[in-house]
Amino acid sequence: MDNREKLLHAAGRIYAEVGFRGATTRRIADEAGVNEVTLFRLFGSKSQLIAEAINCQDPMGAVSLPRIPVDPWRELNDWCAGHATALREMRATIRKTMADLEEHPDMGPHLCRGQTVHFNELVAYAQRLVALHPSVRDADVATSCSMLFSALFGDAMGRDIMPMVYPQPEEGATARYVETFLRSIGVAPSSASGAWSATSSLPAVGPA
Amino acid sequence: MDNREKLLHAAGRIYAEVGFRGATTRRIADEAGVNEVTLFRLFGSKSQLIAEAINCQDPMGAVSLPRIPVDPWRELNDWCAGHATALREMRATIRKTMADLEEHPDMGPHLCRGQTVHFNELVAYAQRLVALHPSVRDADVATSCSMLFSALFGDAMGRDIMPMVYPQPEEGATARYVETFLRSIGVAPSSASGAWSATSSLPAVGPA
DNA sequence: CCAGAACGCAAGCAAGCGCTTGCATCGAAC
DNA sequence: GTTCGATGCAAGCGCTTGCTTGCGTTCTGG
Repeated sequence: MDNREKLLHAAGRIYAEVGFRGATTRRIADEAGVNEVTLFRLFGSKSQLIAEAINCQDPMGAVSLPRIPVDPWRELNDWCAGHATALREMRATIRKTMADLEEHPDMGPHLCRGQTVHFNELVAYAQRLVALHPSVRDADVATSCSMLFSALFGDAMGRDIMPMVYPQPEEGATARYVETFLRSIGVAPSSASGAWSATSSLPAVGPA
Repeated sequence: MDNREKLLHAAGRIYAEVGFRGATTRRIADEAGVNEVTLFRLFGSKSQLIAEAINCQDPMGAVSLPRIPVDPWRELNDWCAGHATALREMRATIRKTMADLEEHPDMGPHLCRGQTVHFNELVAYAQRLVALHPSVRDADVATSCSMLFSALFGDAMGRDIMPMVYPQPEEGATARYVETFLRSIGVAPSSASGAWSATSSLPAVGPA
């Protein structure tokens, strides 16, 4: 790993910890095991280093939804679990980026674009799902997807500071989000209209 | 307004703008029209000033839910609209506080506690609502409330930076969240089980 | 063998930081 | 009328900030 990469990794870690103002060039250089002068020789300024460090981060894991829904509950659950894990792992970076966004607008778009792409994948899947479900008529698919997305986001961002607001225990939260989501678009396994290979109404939530 | 109040207000404004590290004592004193020395004489340190400035902010408006649901759609809509407005007005402060939380843990709890209280009010209302609705059996009320809450939070925090993820237009978003929420707990106006004085399925969303 | 790029090191610069000191001013209380 | 608490003002303390300069070392390609 050359000095560029070392500095980018260190900058990403320290930025996630203390934000833009807290991430001093001396500290980044120390953590990277590189001389501070080299930092400026390679990146020109602190702003460019950090912008590059943020923008090179892969915002999401490799989870994806199939084109044709087969087992919606399982597929959505896997997708949401992957998304939630990715959000939790990037929690610190996301928090700092949202706070620094007004002062450094060139730092956030990469993260947001990744989120939007991911969201569109969910909407497309859900639309195919309700299309396959003739009895569903008046669902607001886009809003349901938005709420599911916000639930995962809020959970990842807020559970550590106000746990009472989110479903307990943490391990079962994703499943409950998906269940509630399916119910809101009228495709719940427990709904009156016949469902897929739906499992029981609250699967494997663990001890409350 | 005495110097204490002037400093508290200035500190709150500047903190919302640039966070803890960016809010320098010189800038706060200037914006308050007070000498910097007076700041230290009154508050002792920058940390105490800002902690007091954050903790004295009223986190929520005066909206509240009635004990007995009468017109759930209207009551929830009013409550959510008020909550959303309050969140949007405090958006900058909330973002900065979430980012600074790990370094200054004594600064966030006040905001979080206000949110939790508000959330509990929603849960209690929703539980009375489904209790009044005998045909509803297998709703996950807590999770539905959590998702509604997260939807309002995510909308207030994220719409300005990734608008595609949230329902359009902004003015109609709250109504759609409430509709979807009611549908997820099985009390939708368009549900098969008879509803209250429910209005049409998508009331007054405005031009799409 | 040697030019040149990449890098480390020591030092420093101007600016800003939180915070303190010393002193003059001023209005109210006794 | 005098004391006293609250405030402003000028100056400065020690430290950190982003960033630069100058120079010596190491390695590599021709």
